[in-house]
Amino acid sequence: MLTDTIDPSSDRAVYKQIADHLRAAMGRERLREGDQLPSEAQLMAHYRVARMTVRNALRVLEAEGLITAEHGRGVYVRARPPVRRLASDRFTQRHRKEGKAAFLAESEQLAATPGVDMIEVSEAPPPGEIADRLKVPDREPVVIRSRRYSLNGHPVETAVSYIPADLARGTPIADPNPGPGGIYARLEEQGHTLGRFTEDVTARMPTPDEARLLSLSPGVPVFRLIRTAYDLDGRAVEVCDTIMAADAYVLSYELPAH
Amino acid sequence: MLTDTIDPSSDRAVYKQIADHLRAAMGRERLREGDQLPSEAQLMAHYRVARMTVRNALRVLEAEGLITAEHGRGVYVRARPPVRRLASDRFTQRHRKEGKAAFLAESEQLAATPGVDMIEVSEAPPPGEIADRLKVPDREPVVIRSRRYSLNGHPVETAVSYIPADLARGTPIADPNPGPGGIYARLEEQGHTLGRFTEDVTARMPTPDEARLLSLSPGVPVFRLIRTAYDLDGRAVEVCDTIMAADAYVLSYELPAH
DNA sequence: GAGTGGTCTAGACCACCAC
DNA sequence: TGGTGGTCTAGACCACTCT
Repeated sequence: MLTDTIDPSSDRAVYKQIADHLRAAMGRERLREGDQLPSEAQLMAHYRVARMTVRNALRVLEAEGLITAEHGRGVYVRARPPVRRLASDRFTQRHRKEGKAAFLAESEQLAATPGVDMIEVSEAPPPGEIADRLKVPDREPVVIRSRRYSLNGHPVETAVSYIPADLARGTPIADPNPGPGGIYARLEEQGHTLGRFTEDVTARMPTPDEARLLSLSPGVPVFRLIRTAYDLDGRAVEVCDTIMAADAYVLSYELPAH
Repeated sequence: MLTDTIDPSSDRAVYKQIADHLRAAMGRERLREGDQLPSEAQLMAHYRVARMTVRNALRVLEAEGLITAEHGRGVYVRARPPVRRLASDRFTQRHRKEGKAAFLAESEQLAATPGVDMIEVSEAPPPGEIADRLKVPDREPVVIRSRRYSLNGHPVETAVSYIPADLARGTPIADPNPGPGGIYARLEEQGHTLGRFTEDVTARMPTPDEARLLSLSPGVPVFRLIRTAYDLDGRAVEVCDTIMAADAYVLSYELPAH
């Protein structure tokens, strides 16, 4: 499988040369998705180096998201999960009218079984960057809905919604289950017809908490998507702060040319 | 600065405990952006552990994008670069008519000095995923324009445009410098008025080549943004494949609600 | 029990940086 | 020149997985 050897006199660190060899083997499909790599002991013998050198090479590939190590089993070429495409029309009224929240509606197209858990509703002042978007005063409490979405039992996304208290308090929006169509349907029933959304997208490595909640492998970044929903008067009626496993998503947007 | 000590009998690995301590110190702002961390020798003495244990802890924080090590100088809390916000109206005709390509127009708002280098123009068959979007037959050559953008001398983005040969061959689009307004202006002059754009956004860790071209620190992912430009007849007239340092961008989009 | 990766030690030499 | 991080060695013990 691996015929190359190493030049210890080269300027390039030995562990980087080993990482290069293994990366090239994956690129040329001598090692395919899901394949097991040679064990650390085999790599030590093959390249005639110490264990730390082999482990440093594997660490590089792990940080690049190319491999995952499984304790007691071996090291494997990382398998890409099925990708969810989020289209920019996913919050149009047409979809809302079908009486399903966005996540459930999208999951149907994938023929995947959606799930929601860790639903919590509380009331507290939002973080500053959320308060700015909601245009509520600092330290003013809002209704906070947090939950985690999964597909086929695998967590893929956490979301925290912030809704001004005067819109949510005492309504189904403050219930763990807000009813068919989700909270957007409830807001529209109250006369807050939705006019537009904005989404701010960033990407970074996950915090340890996020990695745990989403069962993320090392080397997989997250999208952070902050969506603001406005009613027809231009009032911000909800801000949703979402963290998504980046290897599970393509975000697809339509842009105007005029 | 660091008063906590370590419980070697805990189930949690010592290096993870050290990483937790340092991460908490950064969160509580005992260590601020740009601050130097204690040296490896100091951390070894403080926690009474071997050097590899300290280095494993630092490796964790580096993979999270929280610190950067500088050979011969020290380890520092990673500084966030100034962020470029890409608004979804950045390709509207109004902006194009000002006679500037999109990147230059945006840079002005930031009061940053834009730069472009590594401009190369060639003709070759595009990769499959590009050919699909351009709706050109497999192995049909197209005009390929690649370049790298920088702000204040720091590279932030690489871009490769693919234009069908019948639209570009023998026009300024196939010149390294396509003239004022960029290639979109040239396409419109040829009668291909732009009707809409789509953008597909993904995020992942960079390849070694990308990390080099963009001078990326460890622990910083990249956005990959594939934009397709359509003319009023719905024909795809350009596909642009862009890699951006994720810590330097916020992508901002407007979504319809109707 | 055999094989795998995870953690940790102790020590060495090197390359880079600032003084 | 002294301090910093970068690389590498050799060895130990542990936890996990599969058979």
